[in-house]
Amino acid sequence: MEIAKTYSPNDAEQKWYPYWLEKKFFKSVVDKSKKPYTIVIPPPNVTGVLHMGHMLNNTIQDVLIRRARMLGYNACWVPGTDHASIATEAKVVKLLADKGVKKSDLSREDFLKHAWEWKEKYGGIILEQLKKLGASCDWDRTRFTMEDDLSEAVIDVFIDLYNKGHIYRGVRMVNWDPQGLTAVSDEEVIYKESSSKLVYVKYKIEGTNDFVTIATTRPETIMGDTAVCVNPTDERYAHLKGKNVIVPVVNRVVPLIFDEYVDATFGTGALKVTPAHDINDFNLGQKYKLQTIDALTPDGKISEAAGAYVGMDRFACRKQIVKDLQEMGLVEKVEDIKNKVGYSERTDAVIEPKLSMQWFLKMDKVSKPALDAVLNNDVKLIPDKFINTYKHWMENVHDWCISRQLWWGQRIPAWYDNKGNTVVCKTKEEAAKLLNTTEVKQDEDVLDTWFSSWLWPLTVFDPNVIRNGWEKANEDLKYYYPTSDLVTAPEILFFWVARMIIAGKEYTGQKPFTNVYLTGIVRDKLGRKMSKSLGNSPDPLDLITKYGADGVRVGMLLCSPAGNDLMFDESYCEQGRNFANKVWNAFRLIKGFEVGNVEQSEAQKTAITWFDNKLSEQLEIINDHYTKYRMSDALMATYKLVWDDFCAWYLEAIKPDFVDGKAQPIDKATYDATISYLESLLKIMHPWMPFITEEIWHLIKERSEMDCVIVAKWPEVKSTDARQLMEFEVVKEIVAMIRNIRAQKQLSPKEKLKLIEKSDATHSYFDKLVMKLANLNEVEYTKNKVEGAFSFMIQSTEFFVPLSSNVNKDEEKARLQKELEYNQGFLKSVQIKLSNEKFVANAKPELVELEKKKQADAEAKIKALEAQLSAL
RNA sequence: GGGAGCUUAGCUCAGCUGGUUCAGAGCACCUGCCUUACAAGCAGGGGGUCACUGGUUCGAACCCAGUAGUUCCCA
Repeated sequence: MEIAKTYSPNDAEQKWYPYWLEKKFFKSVVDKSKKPYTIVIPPPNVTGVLHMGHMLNNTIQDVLIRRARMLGYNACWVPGTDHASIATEAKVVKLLADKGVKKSDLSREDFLKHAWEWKEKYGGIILEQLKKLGASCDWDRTRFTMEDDLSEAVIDVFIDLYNKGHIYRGVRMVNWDPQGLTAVSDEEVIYKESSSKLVYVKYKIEGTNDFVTIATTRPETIMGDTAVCVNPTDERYAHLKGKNVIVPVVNRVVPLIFDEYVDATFGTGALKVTPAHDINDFNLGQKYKLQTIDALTPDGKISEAAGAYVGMDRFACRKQIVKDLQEMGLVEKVEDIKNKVGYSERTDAVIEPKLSMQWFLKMDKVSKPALDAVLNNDVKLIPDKFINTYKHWMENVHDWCISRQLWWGQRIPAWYDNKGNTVVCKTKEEAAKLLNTTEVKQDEDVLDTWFSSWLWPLTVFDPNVIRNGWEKANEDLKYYYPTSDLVTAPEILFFWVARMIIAGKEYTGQKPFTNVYLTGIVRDKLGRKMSKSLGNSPDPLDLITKYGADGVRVGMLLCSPAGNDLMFDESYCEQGRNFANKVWNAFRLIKGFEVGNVEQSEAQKTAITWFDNKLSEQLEIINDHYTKYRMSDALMATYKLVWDDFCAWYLEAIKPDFVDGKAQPIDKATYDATISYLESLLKIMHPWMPFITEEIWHLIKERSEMDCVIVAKWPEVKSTDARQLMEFEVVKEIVAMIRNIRAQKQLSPKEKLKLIEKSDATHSYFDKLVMKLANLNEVEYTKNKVEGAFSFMIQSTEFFVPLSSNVNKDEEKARLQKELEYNQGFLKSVQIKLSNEKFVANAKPELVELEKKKQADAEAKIKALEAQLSAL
């Protein structure tokens, strides 16, 4: 069979993914004889397409789940999508707008029909894309947060928490998105540095001709001013106690109040107070019982209540009012300043602090168990540096505004009659009964998306658990919950991870997961966040086409330290692709071996013993990296085991020679050992590179249909012989020295050389191995110095390589001198240590012993070097 | 403004309990090779004041304090 010289990944990807699906290898059902290993996917936004962040996140999950499967766990990875209310609603609104349909022209029911249509059409895209990456999710378990039963659970939770007194309705200052026409959470506001104008406006003091000058970046809210506030310690204003000032434009008389809150050093030290449009002003308003005038409409225009500029856009008004004030002579000056302005994450509109009636969840009580869970390590954050951040947030948590002025999402189960009574219950019928009228209206708002996704690890298994209670949870939930690992981004540590822990504790008394692996943000190599608008993000699917899914997976994880951002560059994928090709070619070599009736050579025997140990040693290290979630370390150790140890050393040592241009056959024992090592390595590589490993697994030999590497047993660690491993390091050193001489003397690697070791021994069991690897025709032992040969030292043993060309004495001298100096320096540092009484007294005894041995070795080596030098 | 983290080779990062001359890895780079598995490769090589300044210690990349730069979180 002819095997291509270069590996082409696409065929394997198209062959094996469907095969795995067909054989139901991803599927997990409750099996109490096995331990479960569970991951729930952070459900991607149903409107989304795969980006590099998903790529990273899901590759890590797939690596973990594949390895768990091979370790014999009942591995279950639950996929699904999130309805992402504001993001999806915005997309649907835009789509309709493109068709000339305004949302306001549609009924709620009609709009939702469009939204569902849209979801059915595009909602599965991202999951299909995950398959391209190799994600081994149990697709039969795919869930969507707005499915009927999942939604019902959300409503159940609302009702339950309301009945427990944790949910209330009230007027609060919220982050209002004037474009999305909804409140958004603090977490959905992005603060960006902007250039603004700080306008100094003069407010007349009532009954005088004097003015107080305030500084504001928001002059369009002047019509909503109901006070001016200064710091009581500010002597500039002390004489104005008890006075009123007159708000320009609307000529409203408002009090001058004194409060510590005002920063006397900012602007003029006088602050205009607009309780309806700033959270701090709102607090002042509460404290001093100020009037509240809402000067803006929900869509960001000047309202009737403002009394001027009615209907004008807020930004247009900002310009206009400054112009008008200037004409009135009330503007003292205008300064350019930099300040932070909040933007809506979803619509990018400038957020408007706005007073509105919203639903809130009280966080103080429910969050306590979730804080404890992390602090007492019941839930582990990886890396643990996030514990601090988590603690800080949980201890200063604000009540959670859970209502959103949208249609796409779970509608709040609160009902009102005409008299202002409210009940919370599931159906209209119940409400009618409770309110004792048929005139009931349901709350128009839906719940924050996170109010549904915080139930995700529960409801994907048992949507009825809220209603039935943990005791009556179904078999799935009892078996798979708490889940094992959650892999997500630190950005959503609070609004998702923390809240899942809260919900988990509240409804099951248990944590939702044991480990939270926090990935970093994928940035470009300049350190910029990847984003559509910058256009600096490669399309993951293009990358897969170009480098293969395995190549991209390896590339992503090579540069992804836990919890740190990763500076992604395509060259990593190239490295991944090259690695796959290397593996492919190692396989080609092995596949080309012809087993014949020949003796196993000494070199082969030694190589096998060594690699047996090496494999075990490295596997232990790799396992250890996994347990500590050091993913890129585990990958790098795997990479080096395969490339360096297996390909560069083992295969070179055992591959048969060519005689007269023909490869010699290989003996059965060596061949079998090699195949078995290759199989072990395929298993170890599988989580990282699922496709190529499955491909080669099946090309090695005919296998039964269920014999696949994806379900193969993860190799066992055996005890290792440290001496064997050490001795092979000596072999490597000798070989490297000889190769070095070849490189220096420009000798062909084909030319056979002779090696002489100065030693009392007559042979070593690894002579043959050295001969094979360094291409020698002879290894000789001598008790005497060899004249006119190139020499080198390993530890304190001298080696000689006689060559036809003459040794350059000066070069040789210089080289020896350099080595001598190094060793003298080394000896000196050891001697300093040993002559230090405090060191000998304080250091551990074994350490002192070690230093003594170092001293002896160095002395021996120096002696030998000096002898060599003088011989020259 | 408050808090947390980071700073080690050109780049991305390891360095765990302070103890081999401990300064590492991968990539990139330089030199020589198309040596019948692999040029997506092989062999060899160069490269760092461990941000800076002090301190603790017999001994510091590692512990402490301060400074600078940088990132993130909160306000």
